[in-house]
Amino acid sequence: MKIATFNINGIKARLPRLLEWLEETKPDVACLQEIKCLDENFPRLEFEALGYQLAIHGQKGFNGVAIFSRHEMQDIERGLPGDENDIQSRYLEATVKGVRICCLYLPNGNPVPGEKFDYKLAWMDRLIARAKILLASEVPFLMLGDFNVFQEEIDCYDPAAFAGDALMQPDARARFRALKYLGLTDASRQKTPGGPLYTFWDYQRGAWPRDNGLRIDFLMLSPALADRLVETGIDRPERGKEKASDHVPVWCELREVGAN
DNA sequence: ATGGTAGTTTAACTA
Repeated sequence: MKIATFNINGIKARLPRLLEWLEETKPDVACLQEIKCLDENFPRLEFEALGYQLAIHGQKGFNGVAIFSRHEMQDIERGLPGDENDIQSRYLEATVKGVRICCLYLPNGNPVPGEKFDYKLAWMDRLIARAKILLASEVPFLMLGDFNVFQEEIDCYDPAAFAGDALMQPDARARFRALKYLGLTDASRQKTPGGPLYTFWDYQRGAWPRDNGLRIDFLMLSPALADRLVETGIDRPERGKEKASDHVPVWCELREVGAN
């Protein structure tokens, strides 16, 4: 089963790019972030015609997440538990073939310090709490999406330049570590131990031609899924195309249950 | 000294 995450930065602007990528790479499950539209405005038909079921958790103008699946989706749940006053659409879960898919768009948190950074840290605490519940349930799961955190120095083209940035703050990195140390496996790093694995290049300052990239999109696998990890990939050429998102797709292939 | 780009809600926000 091939599962991908892709921060598309606007479903309307990315429609041709996304359709093309789905047809070429045929993921079983695709988790999208920053759809930037309401549920009722989502262009469902184009994707349903490719054989996908859609779960949408949208928001006007900002944020918004979605899960596409070629297989039946069950128990769709919108929003990250733990704060009933949180109105931002950043989290969506669904079960596909017995795997709990947790699609997330973690808050950016800039500027530091400030309300937005406080919201980011609180959101990460809620994500850790959710991971603990899922681990206790023993349901195989993965948390995947735009984490807006550098896990290691190697995940940033110039760590010194980001010293004051929310993506690099010790408090945010400590929470990401805490999530990982619950027993989750960083799929891309597991399969590619050395070297940068950038997933994002800013639209500004010639970041793409200079390869000034960041690794902020992750697939974090529960122990049962880590045992089933076959392959991972980053569809880097997507960044060089016309009307590209500033992120590229990141994916993993999981062995089917019972297969060798 | 502070810009540069892109997407959305076409003005101002978010990243």
